[in-house]
Amino acid sequence: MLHLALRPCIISLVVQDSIQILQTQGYRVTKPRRQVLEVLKEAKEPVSPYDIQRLLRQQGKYLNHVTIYRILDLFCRLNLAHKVLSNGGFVKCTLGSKEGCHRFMVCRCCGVLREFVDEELCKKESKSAVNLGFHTEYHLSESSGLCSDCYRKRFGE
Amino acid sequence: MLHLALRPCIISLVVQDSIQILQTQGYRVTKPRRQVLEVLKEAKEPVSPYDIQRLLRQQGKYLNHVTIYRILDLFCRLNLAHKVLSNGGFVKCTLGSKEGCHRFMVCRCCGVLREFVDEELCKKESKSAVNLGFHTEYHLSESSGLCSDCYRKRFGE
DNA sequence: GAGCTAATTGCAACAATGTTGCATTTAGCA
DNA sequence: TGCTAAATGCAACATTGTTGCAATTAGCTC
Repeated sequence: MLHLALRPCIISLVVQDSIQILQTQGYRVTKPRRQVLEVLKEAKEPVSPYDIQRLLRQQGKYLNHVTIYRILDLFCRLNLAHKVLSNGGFVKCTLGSKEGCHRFMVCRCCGVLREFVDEELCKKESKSAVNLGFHTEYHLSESSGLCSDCYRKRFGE
Repeated sequence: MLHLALRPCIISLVVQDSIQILQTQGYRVTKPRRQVLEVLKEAKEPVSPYDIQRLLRQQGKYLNHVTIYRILDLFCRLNLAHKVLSNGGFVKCTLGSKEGCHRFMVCRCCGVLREFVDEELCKKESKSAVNLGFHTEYHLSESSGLCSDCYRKRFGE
């Protein structure tokens, strides 16, 4: 109950956090940037730049696609968002400045995405690479499978 | 010495392997498919469909880009090649039917790519995901860093 | 609150990448 | 050699991403 009541606050705090990061880094807080943040906040799945444009248009708002590309570039540089390579979409970052590479799990059924960090995995992966003569700087890791809901629907409890 | 002498044979065997796989799976061995295999064999870095078209054109050969897309689709389905998402290019698979997901290390300096398998990593990553309620079916893992040559050039021995 | 200025956005035009349907060609067979 | 399904080429189009420059605006000063 409390949980449900709190949720909107928690979520909008995330947007507020992003706005503060923009400000402290010397970037302006503009209407287009707010709008893209809102869309990313609401999205359950990765959204492409043109998806974002469509979603905004449905709300009677218009952004040029070039603007959206540039905003997403900025957000990715500041780690406020990530590009999901397996589908070309973007998601807001849910981990903040947590150390280690940010890994994704994407449900192939409903498309929902979960982000996580696992320092031990990073270390092991780097070690594996060193054995092949490669010196890792960062990982990119995306897994595909079924989220708990979709798994339950198919295979029962 | 022997090592050097053998190399060409080993490499062309890889193309020969791919051709046999095509045949045994009931696909035809056509000139365009051979040509794409050759390009992938020679390429040290991932190549895009249009890269392949350009490279062939330099040899006086012409393939329609649609044909190249379809051939690469087929090769990926048969695991004769992989798409490298971090740069959109394709590479020939160097691991054959080895079990486990195929991981890449890409040198950010010279672009060279190394493919490897690490079953233990796969297991750990899947376990990590299960803890978040996700049931993994396959991983996609690409790391960026420096290969041994480029590392040496920058940081000495 | 008005005015200033660099940062940001919009616009236009273009480049690159990827897809579809259908006519033509060809590999692999009898 | 001829046949036929598989594969390729072609044309047209859809989507995605980029560049340079003019117009707008956020955030500052006064």
